[in-house]
Amino acid sequence: MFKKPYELFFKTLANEQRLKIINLLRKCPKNVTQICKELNFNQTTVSHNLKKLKTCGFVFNKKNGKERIYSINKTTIKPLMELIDKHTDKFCRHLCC
Amino acid sequence: MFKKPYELFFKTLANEQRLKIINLLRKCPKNVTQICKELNFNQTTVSHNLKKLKTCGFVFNKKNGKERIYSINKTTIKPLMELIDKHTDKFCRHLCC
DNA sequence: AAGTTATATGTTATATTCTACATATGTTTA
DNA sequence: TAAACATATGTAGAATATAACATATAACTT
Repeated sequence: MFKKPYELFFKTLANEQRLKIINLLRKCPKNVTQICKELNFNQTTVSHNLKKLKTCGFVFNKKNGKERIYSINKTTIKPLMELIDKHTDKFCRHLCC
Repeated sequence: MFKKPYELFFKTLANEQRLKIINLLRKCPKNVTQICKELNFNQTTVSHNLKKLKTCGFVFNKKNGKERIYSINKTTIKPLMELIDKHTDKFCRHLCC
């Protein structure tokens, strides 16, 4: 009935900058400017990437005056990353550098 | 110490043809020719894609005479897909078509 | 209201990935 | 050993994604 958008999800996760944003937000919520500064990324790229992450439900945001606070969707991201970590340990030691 | 290859994993999963191969192999192991025929893909593309999936440990293969039987890594793929399904249901109804 | 700060969006050159062609390698069969 | 079959690999044009520039929008400050 419903086609599941696996490809969109994985494409969205398959980007170094977005992965770094995800990793940063796992610690605590931050606004766009903070994300830019801490990762040394430019603002337009970060906004574009946050939009993609939001479309996929990997991050949420809320308004606070003129700033937007972005937070991670822990329900999905935590077990997802743990699963990948377990997979790497068990099947992909050869890929570690 | 070890950098985890998240980006490589997600890039490898972020491809329609590879997702279809994964989906096919979830049912049962198959050789390259069977995969090509059932999905109507050309052989060189399938071999290239199987190689990428194998590098990431998402599929395994074994020799049987001149053919190679590919099978899915259920340990990772099953919970991964279930996680994505749960995520879609809960956070991404809007993405369903 | 004008200026400033914070974030979002449209667009495009560049970089990356995909797909298929050509061909190589390996295995079985006649 | 030659032919046939099964799969893998090198490569390049086509397709797609990325990142940054220019600019728009929105909210706060004076």
